[in-house]
Amino acid sequence: MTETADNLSLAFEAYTTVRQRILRGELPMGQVISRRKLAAELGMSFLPVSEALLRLEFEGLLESRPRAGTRVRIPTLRDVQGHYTVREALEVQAARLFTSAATVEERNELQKLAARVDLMAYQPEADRLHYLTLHEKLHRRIADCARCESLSDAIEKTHALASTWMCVGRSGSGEEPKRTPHQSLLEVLCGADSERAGEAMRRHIVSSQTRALERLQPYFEMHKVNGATYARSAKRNLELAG
Amino acid sequence: MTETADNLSLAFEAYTTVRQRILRGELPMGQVISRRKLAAELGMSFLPVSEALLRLEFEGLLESRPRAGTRVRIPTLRDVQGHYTVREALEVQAARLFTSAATVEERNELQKLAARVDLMAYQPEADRLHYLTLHEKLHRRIADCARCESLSDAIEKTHALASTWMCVGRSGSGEEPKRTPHQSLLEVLCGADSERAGEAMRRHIVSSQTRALERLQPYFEMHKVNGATYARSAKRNLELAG
DNA sequence: TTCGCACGTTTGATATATCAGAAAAGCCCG
DNA sequence: CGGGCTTTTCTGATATATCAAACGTGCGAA
Repeated sequence: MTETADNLSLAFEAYTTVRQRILRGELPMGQVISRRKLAAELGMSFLPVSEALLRLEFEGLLESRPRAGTRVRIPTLRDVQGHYTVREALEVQAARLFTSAATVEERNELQKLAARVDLMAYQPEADRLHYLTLHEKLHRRIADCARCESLSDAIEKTHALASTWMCVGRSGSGEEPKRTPHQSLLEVLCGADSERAGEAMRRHIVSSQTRALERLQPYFEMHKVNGATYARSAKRNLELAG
Repeated sequence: MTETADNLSLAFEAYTTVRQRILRGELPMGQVISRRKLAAELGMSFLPVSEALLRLEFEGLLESRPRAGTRVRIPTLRDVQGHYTVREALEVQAARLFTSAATVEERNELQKLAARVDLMAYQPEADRLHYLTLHEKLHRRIADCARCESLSDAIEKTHALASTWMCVGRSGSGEEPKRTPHQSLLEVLCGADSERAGEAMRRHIVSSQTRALERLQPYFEMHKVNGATYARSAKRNLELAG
């Protein structure tokens, strides 16, 4: 992980690094990020680091207050609801376009991918990150097949934001109402009816939202506690770690 | 327009100023912006200016190349198509939510507003900016009534981007297939059927896209000519002004 | 103990300076 | 008059320094 090459710019390097750490769950929600320490670690001034963090803040992965600090965003209930509303809008559109734009090869590819995702949902939690990655890839490929780069980009940003939240532990209650949700979703998407495809995707996103809200509920309390102040010491951030 | 107060931060002041100039059409597409001159004009260092331009670039209003320059974005054909695809997704969602979330007062208010917008479409082109403002307000209010701040924000950013493009002259061919498009749109939205509302909005956006593509066609050529290099002198930028 | 307040530390915001790359202008040669 | 080259100017990228505000700590009073 030393500097292999001056990729494009220092700011971009810092952006990529921090983004990856957040998506991998190395930086949990609420984690405070010090621009100066990060700059020292990456061997650069804190100016490119600031630009990188600013960009991540635009994308919704970080939040900061003028002279208080910068931390990985802790979503509120309304944040999550809003996120899923936007995501529903975008992915329903992608599903509609998919029915008319996807090639035969792509339809076959994605049906296989959906089967893999559904299968992995029942595996032990060993490689949770792997599951999330594959699940995200499925949705991204659906968007790609819609042949609209802007839409793909918007969906990718949306997913990146959600990835932050998904790294929190899933409650092990372990009952799944639908056995193969993604497979049946793709089945409808590969049909010719864009209306039905959109509705199927809508239901898929809504059920995903329901699960996310359950899982994130403890963090909404955390926002009330830690929301106002940016704790620099590690004490407060351990309140929910146990 | 002198500095009335240190609103929030210098960067925010610069952001607001430049954004307003773009939306008002004072900075046409392809116009190169000098950070240092702008900083001098606003009485600040170019660091907050850079932050502001970065944000505007992120929102899609500007484009820049590392050491070449920054200019008001010149969209490609695919940019505009993609923009309208995303916009369709978001506004259809807003329309669906509107049917179940809007209050009676809001429905009445927006129907009146729609009537005003449709009426103004036939006025002489005297106050074109005013029409655009009012039209945008109508769509924003529809999103607001969906009771989802994230969705409203996303739609607002989308509209800001489109505003840049709308400042180019409308071809005076002057035939309107629908006489009162917004009024009939609101009529459906105020009904109880979210499906029909979504579809009505979808058609509305699609027809809007068609008109935008026609109007922007000459600028797609401009992108081929001016796309590679950032002309600092004013010569090249006048190619399409006549 | 608990609350409140002062003080040192850390933070983001901003200013200034420097650097390498891109564009423009001048220049030479045909 | 025109095409290639150098030089100059301008641009964004980055480094360093400074400042006011927010945080954390500890002391002291109730």
